[in-house]
Parts: sequence; structure tokens; C-alpha cells
Amino acid sequence: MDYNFKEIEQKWQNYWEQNKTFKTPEDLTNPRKCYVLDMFPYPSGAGLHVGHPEGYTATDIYSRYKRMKGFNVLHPMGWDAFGLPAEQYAIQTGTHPSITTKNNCDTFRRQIKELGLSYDWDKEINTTDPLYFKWTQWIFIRLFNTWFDEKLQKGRPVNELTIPEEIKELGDREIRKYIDSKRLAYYDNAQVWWCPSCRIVCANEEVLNDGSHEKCGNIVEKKNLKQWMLRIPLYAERLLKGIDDLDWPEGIKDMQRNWIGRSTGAEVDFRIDGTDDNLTVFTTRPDTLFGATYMVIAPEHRIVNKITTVECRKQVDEYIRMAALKSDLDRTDLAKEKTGVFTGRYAINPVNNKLVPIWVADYVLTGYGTGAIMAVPAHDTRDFEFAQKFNLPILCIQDPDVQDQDQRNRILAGAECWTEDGKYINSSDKVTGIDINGLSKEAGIKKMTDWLESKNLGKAKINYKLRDWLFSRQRYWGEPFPVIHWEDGEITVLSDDELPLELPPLEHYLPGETGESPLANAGEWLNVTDKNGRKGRRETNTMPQWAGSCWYYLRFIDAHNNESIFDREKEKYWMPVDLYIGGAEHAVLHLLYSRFWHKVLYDLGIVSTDEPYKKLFNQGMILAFAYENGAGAKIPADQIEERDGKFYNTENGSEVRQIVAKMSKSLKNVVNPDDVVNRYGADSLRLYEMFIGPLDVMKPWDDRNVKGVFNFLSRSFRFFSNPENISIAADDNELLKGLHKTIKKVGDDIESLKFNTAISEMMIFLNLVYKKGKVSKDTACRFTLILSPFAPHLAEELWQMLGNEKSLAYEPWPEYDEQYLKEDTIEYPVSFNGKMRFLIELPADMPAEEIRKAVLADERSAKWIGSSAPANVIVVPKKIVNVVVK
RNA sequence: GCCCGGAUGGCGGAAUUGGUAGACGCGCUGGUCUCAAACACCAGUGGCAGCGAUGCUGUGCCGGUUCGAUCCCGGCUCCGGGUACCA
Repeated sequence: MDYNFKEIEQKWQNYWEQNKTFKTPEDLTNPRKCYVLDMFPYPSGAGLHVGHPEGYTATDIYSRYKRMKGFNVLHPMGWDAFGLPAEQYAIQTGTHPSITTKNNCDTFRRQIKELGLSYDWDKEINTTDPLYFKWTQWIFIRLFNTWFDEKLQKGRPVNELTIPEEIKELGDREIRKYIDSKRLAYYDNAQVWWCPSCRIVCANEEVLNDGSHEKCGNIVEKKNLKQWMLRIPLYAERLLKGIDDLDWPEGIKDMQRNWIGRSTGAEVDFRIDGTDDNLTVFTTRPDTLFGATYMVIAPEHRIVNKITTVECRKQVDEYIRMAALKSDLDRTDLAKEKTGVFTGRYAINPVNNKLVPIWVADYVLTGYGTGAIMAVPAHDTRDFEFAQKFNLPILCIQDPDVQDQDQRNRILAGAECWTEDGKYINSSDKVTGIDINGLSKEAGIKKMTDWLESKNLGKAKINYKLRDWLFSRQRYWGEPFPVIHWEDGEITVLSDDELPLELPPLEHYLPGETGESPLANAGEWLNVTDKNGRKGRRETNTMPQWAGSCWYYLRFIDAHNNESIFDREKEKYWMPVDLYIGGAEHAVLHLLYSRFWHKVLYDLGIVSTDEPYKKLFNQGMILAFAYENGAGAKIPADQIEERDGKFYNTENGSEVRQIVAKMSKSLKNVVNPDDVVNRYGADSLRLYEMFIGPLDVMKPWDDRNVKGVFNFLSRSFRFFSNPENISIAADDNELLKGLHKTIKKVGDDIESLKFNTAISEMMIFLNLVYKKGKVSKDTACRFTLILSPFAPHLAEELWQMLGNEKSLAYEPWPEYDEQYLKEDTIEYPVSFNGKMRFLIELPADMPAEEIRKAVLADERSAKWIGSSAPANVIVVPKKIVNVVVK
């Protein structure tokens, strides 16, 4: 019988839908649970591309396998549906984004359903649904009403915040300001990146290295705007520590660690000569204070104006003006060459009371540390470059740990920079009493930090690169903030029973040029009055797209609960997510933001786990062939013809080069899964996505190779659907060995997400089946079961043809029998001096000494041994024999 | 620059983590079936030499450890991802 995949796939998709086969179990007593989650997609107008089904198939195989292993499985899907494209479309056409969004979701849902993925569609969620974002707003209110207790390293409700007496004395307004200064969510004037083209602010993370906006590619500029910010750095330590225990790829863990960017050092106070002011710097090398020959402060530093002397005023003002301008231009090229000016002022080095000049330079960033540094040019490459350029003194204070005497002399003379370890020199002062000469780096840092603390000149300090998270956007199509700005300056959040705050209908969706959200035009919606007649205005910014995806995994647990965010017992049962699969492009931001929210919810007692995602796995990107001509211009893939392994442009017949590249519209090399489903069926698509290579690496898509897995499925179907091939006799030992080996390998490989080798093992078994010609019904059934997570439609059909009535989705996974995996004999490879020469079959339990004798006695050995006795014979039982001949 | 990851036949990729390199699939070659083709089935397929048995060679490059290295160590080259004056 022919493999009619169209009919089979339609039949079983209908069956699963009608029977709600994959409905999540309600029973929470099964101790074996498994929450398998995909990163939910943004439903774009372009529909699915073959990158989506890669991760979805992997989680689907895993979920189906776990069900068969007796687990309660939660495997949901939903839509991260707020976002710019639907809004841009609304601006152009006037179509409400909710309509565009609904259409796109419908397309995605249809395409996903055609892949036979075992989602529980009753749990579908959509971030744009008011019944969903009601709870996003609810969480925002929690963030607003939470402060971080540094002592307990824990978020706590603001009503548990102790107001210092001196603040209380200043009255309500100051108390309010104090509380606001502690909230995890705060509203503030912030210098932000602004994209004039999108008319939207961007988080630092959304601005690329070349100063362009990642969404549109246009150059962003700096602006001062009132924005909502989240104090994620308060959780830096928790977020960093938590990484250690996660079962995530090490590379992703490293990326998160680097992003958090913890560095230990000290803050040191320098008195400013001739003023009462101090200049505090952060340094990771307090031990090099004796080498600090000048100071640098960022152009934006508050103190610049105050300390600049009359003589230097003009040049400093000019420099600051230039620096501000420069940050608006392409920063990368200009950033290489160091610039700066002298303020005319000196600071006093606390270790030896020497005067050091204070400079302004933009290589010191305002946002990190204190925005000021002590420069140690002899031991810091950036300071060294700067000092050389401006002829500032370079004092070596660490005798370098190098062999090369010339290099050592250069370093000692201040002609070369040394950043490694060495013994301190020139590092003592009789008056101040500090002396670290002769110590090495680690001891020097310790001694200097202790000394600074004891003299009250500084303190040990930990700094993080992680910045406050800019959390508002000037957009219509996002979650409205449940916030009112009152005329007296107070900011309040709505009460829970006023949620959801829905988006008002609008006629025009275009944001204002000055940074006003389109919501500013929503007159009726905008203005509110409280019961005392106080006037207020709703927040017109909306939340960024991250908001909805920060917590969606929690809503899946109890998707339609309108009384609470989710049922506590259900949350306790299902959390944490056991397996989370998605693209590495979310390695830092989504996962970090999401972990942050989760930790706050944990601190507030809303969720039961400290971390949301126990095991994370990143699928590799799927690439596709693209073509370029001699000049490097890209030629669309549909305009290429292959002849004799060479590729030609059909337009003009010229030869082009085949390259492998990301799928993109401009290269016209996007593969649409619908085409593959039509030609070969969903099971073939699923199988090919998995067979193409390991899940976590990049791999090129090649349509021609789909044939390989299609052949395998057709062969499977043709063989097992034919009653003549099913024998009533028992299988022979060879077949049973093959079967049990396959059962073991496939199970092990699914557990470790190595689907490509699982599939090849099944192919090997099918080849054996063809060789045998007939198999028992029992073997046919077991093979069908292990194939089912990979090719579920085909497997259900075969299962039915083999006489089973119910769906196989909850059939127990076949057990393998060790007895068939044991080998009685082993084909020992025999090597001479490491080169394999022949195989010898020996009993598996033969002792090493016997093996040695048997090998040496074999006539084939004589040729390689020669006349003298072998120098050595290595016997590794069950592995190999190696004879060493001189 | 720094931090990760990678390099294996014509191609996608295997290799129990130190023990027969190239599983499985694509492609290609030959055969069976067919009037013919497609499909299907069977066989072969890293390179070089040889009719052949077989031999030599071979996992980006150079060196090392080892009875034995795709795997471990040292030094490079190239490719990919992240990040960037973070003091």
C-alpha cells in the first residue's frame, strides 16, 4: 500500500483535535510531571519559516515521549503578539492592530496544527488579550509596590519599608519621594536612546554597536525623556548566583554572567585641592594607587562645572559640547582615538598626598561606577594610551613578572604598559604609613583595601555592568501602564479591581515627533478625576514587548483563570519549566528579564520556585543556500540553475557561487514549511528538521535531503502496513537484538535531545527488517511506538492497522531487555603499533591473558610480528588488542 | 581587543569521550524489474597505487604526551556567535 501522507495526516489531526488527546491532565497527584515549553513566537505576517518547527518538533518529540513514560505533561503554545509591525501596518492602512494580529495568529495556528504538534490548545494564550495583559499589569503594580532589602537580598512590599526619622520630619512629600526612590519600578527623567524613524525609545540593549536601532537600522540619538525604569541591578547578585545551578548551555550562562558584569574593587575618595569636594572613583585595582598620576571624569559628571578653573573653562565647555554631539554620531570609529581636556584642578592622592591633575575625557563613561577614575597609566592600557597622547606622567609601580629583560626595562621606565602580576615597587609612604612594596597583586589589593577602610578613605565595593531597565515605549500596540499622573505630581497605580486597563480605540496611530505616544491623543481615555476632584492623566507610554514574555510560562499553567493570575496549587505542581527550547538570540535579554520578574514574584510569595527555567536548550539556526556572483551581489535562489555541480544565473547564464547564509527575504532563500508539508507531508518535515544535524548547531537546509527521511517513512509504511510481512512465528535473535538496541538508543537519545542519531538508529533497524523480510506483530508494534514521537501521524495509522483501537499517545514506552544487548562474542580489532590489521572473534568473557595468547597464535599475526618476540601486548577486554613490535 | 563555540568524504553529519575514523542519509556508479522512464529492490562508494588479495595515506596546520589521539596538552590558521573604552 502506498504511503498516502495527506490522507493519514488529515485523519489523525482531526482525531487528536476531536478527542482532545493532548489535553493537560487535571490530576495533580502524579509525582511525575514534565513542563515542556517552547519560546512562543511573534506571529509575523510572513507566517512560519522552517526555523520555527525545529524547536517545536524537538519539544514535541520530548513531550510525546514523556507521556508514554507515564508523565503528566504540560505542553502549551501561545502568541507574543504585541509588537511594532502590526502597528506600522495600522499607521499605513488604518487597520486596527488587533485585526492584523488576529489574522497572523490564525495563520500561525493553522500552520502549526498542520505539523501535528501535541499542544494542548485549550491553554493557548495571547499577550494582547486583555484577559492576559490584565495580569501583566497586575505584575507591574507589584513591581511598583516592591522595594529591595539589600540586607536580606530580597524584594519586599513597600509598606514594609522603614522610613528614616530624618525623612519623616520633612513631611509627606519627602516621604513619598523616599519611597519612590526605593521602588523596583520608577518614573524618571532619563537620558535615553531615541529612534527618530520609529519614534520610539530603545533600551540600551536594542541599540547596536554602530549606533543603529536593531529593529529599523536607523541611527538613534540621545534624548532626555521621562520614562519608566526597572531597578534590575538590585537583583544582579541573585541573578548571577542563580546561574550556577541551572542546567543551561555553558555558553549562555557565560553570556548572562558577562552581561551582569560583576567586578570587585574599591571606591576611593580623593580630596579636590582648593575645594571642600571629594571625587570618588571606583577601581578594581586599589593596589595601584601609588601609580595613579592623574584622574579622569566623564564629560557628563555633575562635578565638572564646579571644579573647572577659569583658565580652563572655555576648553572644557567646548569639549563637553563636542562630546555630547559625538555620542549622536557614529560612535565606534571616533571612539578609538582618545580625547580629553584638563580642568585646571588637582586632586590629592590619599596614599601619598601628591597632587594629580583632573582631566575630562569621554573614555570614562558616566553610567558605570562613579563616572570618574583614577588613572594608572603604567598598568592600564586605556590610561596608558591617554597618558602617552597628552604627555602625562607614567609611573611603574609593579616590577613585571617577565623573562624578557628588554621588555622589563621598558615597563620599568614607563614606556610599556603592564597589566599582569608583579612585585610592587615605589609603593610606600612614610607620612601616610602605607607600604605594599614587595607584595604581589592579590595581597596588595587586600592590604590596600583594608588600609583605605581603616583610614576612612574608601571601601571595598562590587560593581555591575547591568543597568536599570528602560521599560516604556511610545507606542499604541503594547500593554497600557496601570498608572495615573496627578496634577500635584503624585503618581499612583490602579487598584487590582480596575484591571485590565484596555487600550482606547484611536483614529491615528502615529506617535508624536517629540516622543509622545499615540495614546496622548486619546482624550476621553486619557483624563481622569478622582473623588476629590483632583485631575490626573493616564500614562501614555506602553510596555515593551518583553513584558508579556516575561511571565507567560506562568499563565500557561492556568490560562483561563479570571480570579487570580493562576491557581497556587497548579503553579506548585507544574513549576519549574522542565525543558525550555528556543533560539539563542534570547540568550541574554528575554531570559534575564524573565528571571528577574520571577525572582521578584518569588520574593513576594507568588511563585514557589526561585528560578523559572530548570533546563534550557538552544536550537541552532537553520541556514539556506544563497548565491552570489563574482562581484559579491546576491542572486535570488529561484533564479538559479544547477549543471554538473556548478550554479548558473538563469537570467544571463553567468556562473554564480553557492554560499550558506541566514534565510532572508532579500536573499530569496526562505524555505516555507507549507511547501515541504505539501510535497512530503508533516512527518517528513518533522523528521528532516531533526535528522539534518544536532539540535544545537547551525545547519544548512537542503530540500534534496528531505527525500532521505521521506524514503524512510515510506519504507516503514509499506513494510508494516502489508499483512504479508507480519509473521506469526517468533523473531530470530538477530532481529530481537536489533530491536532492543534500537529501543534503548532511541530512548536515551530523546532524553539527551540527540534526535538525529535516534533517527539513524531507526533507519538501521528498518534496513535490518527489510533484510529479514518478515517480523512478528509484537516487533512491528514496538517499532511503531518508538517511531511515534517522531512521525506521529504515520505511527498512529500503523498502530491502527496492526489492530490497536486507541491512540498510541499514552501507550507505555517499550522496555528494552538487557539480555539482547549482551554479546557472547566480541570482534576484537587487532592492531600492530596502533594500526588495525585484522579482526578476531573471541568469547566476550575471555580473560586478557587468553586473548593475548589467541591473538599471538593467530596465523595473521605472524606477518606483522616478524622474527623477534613482540615488545608488548596491550589487551583491553571488550575493546581492542594492540601488539607493540620493535 | 576580550569571552564562548566550531573545523571530519562530493554534501548533511556519526564515533560508546583515549581503543576498528567515516554509522545513517543525500549524491554518484553498477545491477534487477520495465518496450522505455520514474518508482522500488540489491550491491558498491574517503584519497592514492593495484586486475586482485592487499599496501600506503587520511579528522584545519605545527609540535607534544601515549602501546594507541577526531578525542588530552602547548603553539598557530580560518570560520561563526556574543560583547566592547565597564576602570
